[in-house]
Amino acid sequence: MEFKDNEAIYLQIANNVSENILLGSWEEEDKIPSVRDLASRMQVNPNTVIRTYEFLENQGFIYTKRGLGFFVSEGAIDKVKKYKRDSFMQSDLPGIFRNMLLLGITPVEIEHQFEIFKKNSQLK
Amino acid sequence: MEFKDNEAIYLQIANNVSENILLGSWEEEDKIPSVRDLASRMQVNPNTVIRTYEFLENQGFIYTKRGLGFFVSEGAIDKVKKYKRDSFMQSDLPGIFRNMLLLGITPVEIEHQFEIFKKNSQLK
Amino acid sequence: MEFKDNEAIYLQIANNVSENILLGSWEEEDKIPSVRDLASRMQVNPNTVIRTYEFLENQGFIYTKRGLGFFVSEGAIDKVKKYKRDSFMQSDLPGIFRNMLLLGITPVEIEHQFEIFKKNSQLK
Amino acid sequence: MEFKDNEAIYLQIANNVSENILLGSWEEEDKIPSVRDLASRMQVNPNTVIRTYEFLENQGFIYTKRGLGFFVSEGAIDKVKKYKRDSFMQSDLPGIFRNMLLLGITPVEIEHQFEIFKKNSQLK
DNA sequence: GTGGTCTAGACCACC
DNA sequence: GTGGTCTAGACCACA
Repeated sequence: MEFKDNEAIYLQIANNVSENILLGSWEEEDKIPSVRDLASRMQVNPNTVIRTYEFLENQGFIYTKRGLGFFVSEGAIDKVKKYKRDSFMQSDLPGIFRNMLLLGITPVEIEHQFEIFKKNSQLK
Repeated sequence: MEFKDNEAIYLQIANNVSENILLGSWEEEDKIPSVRDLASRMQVNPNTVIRTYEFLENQGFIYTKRGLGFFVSEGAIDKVKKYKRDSFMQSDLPGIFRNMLLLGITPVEIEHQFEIFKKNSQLK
Repeated sequence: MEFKDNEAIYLQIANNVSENILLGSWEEEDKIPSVRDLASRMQVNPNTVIRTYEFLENQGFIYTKRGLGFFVSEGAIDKVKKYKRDSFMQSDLPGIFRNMLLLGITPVEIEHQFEIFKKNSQLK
Repeated sequence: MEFKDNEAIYLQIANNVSENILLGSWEEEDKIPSVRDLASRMQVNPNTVIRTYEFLENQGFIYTKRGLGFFVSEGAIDKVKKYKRDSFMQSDLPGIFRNMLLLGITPVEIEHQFEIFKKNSQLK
């Protein structure tokens, strides 16, 4: 996996994990990859993955069983969805709208771009 | 002024300055506030404003006359507009669209929120 | 059985066994449940129960007859009582008292809570 | 400072910091020692103090101003008191009471020991 | 100067 | 095998 350098790696991994939960790739109550496993797959230091998992544990998305590993929490999908939705609505949207007003970009234009984006992402 | 936690303060101030230029509050070839003046108004360390001005100078939005202060560049409005538009289209939009797909948020919903936002910002 | 997160599971099981001895549910010189039996009842890994039994054997509360299983030691009740009393007086009390001072909790309040606790535990 | 080895060092330091807040030694909105400062005083690695401060930040007891350091939160005393009180009442007391019942220790005895403890701690 | 992140490597308790 | 903690040391952004 490649990482952007304007966001902490452990947060980018956290996003990745969150999406796996959100999309149902990793189901509730299932074990997720061990720290060492994910670290070697992501080519990062295990400590970085530990940071990711601690962060997600604080959010209540995953939990740990000692000696066994980390597991997806019950109700994690809803928690992740709520968390992402809240931060999108409260943090992202206002800045976007402000830019749209300043730059004279209309919702119609946004919708047009969105349709293009959707087609491209379906191809993948 | 209040600052968000997830973006560098000097960049938030840079945004503020850019908007003043974009909206014509600070006109081209006009002198902008001195570092110390702006720093005390914003309640930040003067070094932080220096960083802001250096950043804006690198972008070509402002320039410095030694001993006199900083001034809005000729053609700054267009430069600011182009810069903002580019970063909006290339950096912001993809993330937004990705979130919309993941969370099932429709362009209609976005447009609805945008109308609300517009009304609120007109009041100010 | 449910386990707390802040104490090793094998120690929580050891406590449980100790209480059975203390209360006379498991009498001296009697055979106690096999590792596998207890493990399946407690829903833990057999290795964990082995650790528990090793710990209790080191304390002299139980002993093993090869091929037959584990048995409650002679004089185990007194040993358990002494062990628990010592660790209570030396390890638990000082921390409790420190918290009481810091938080302004009085012995009267403790006694009050204790009465409530006694009533609830009689019901079981 | 000397550390017990049955509790993580970063949590022992967190307790220490919490008590400083609780006792008013470090007042609300005041700056607390920098990571490096406290680390060298405590003779631990700076990373360990960072863990402490992150933990306390998650609890809402302290917050960070970028480039300036960590500060005691508004209302921190009440938060600390509530946190300590809750964990005392819910985690510590039940175990204590259970032991008292099992060992036949009476509240009167506890109170007696508490008086002794109070005298000793006043001398310090 | 401040905190934030990351790596490398070690040791431990636990299951 | 699992996670949890700690050390050592590095580099960076920020004020």
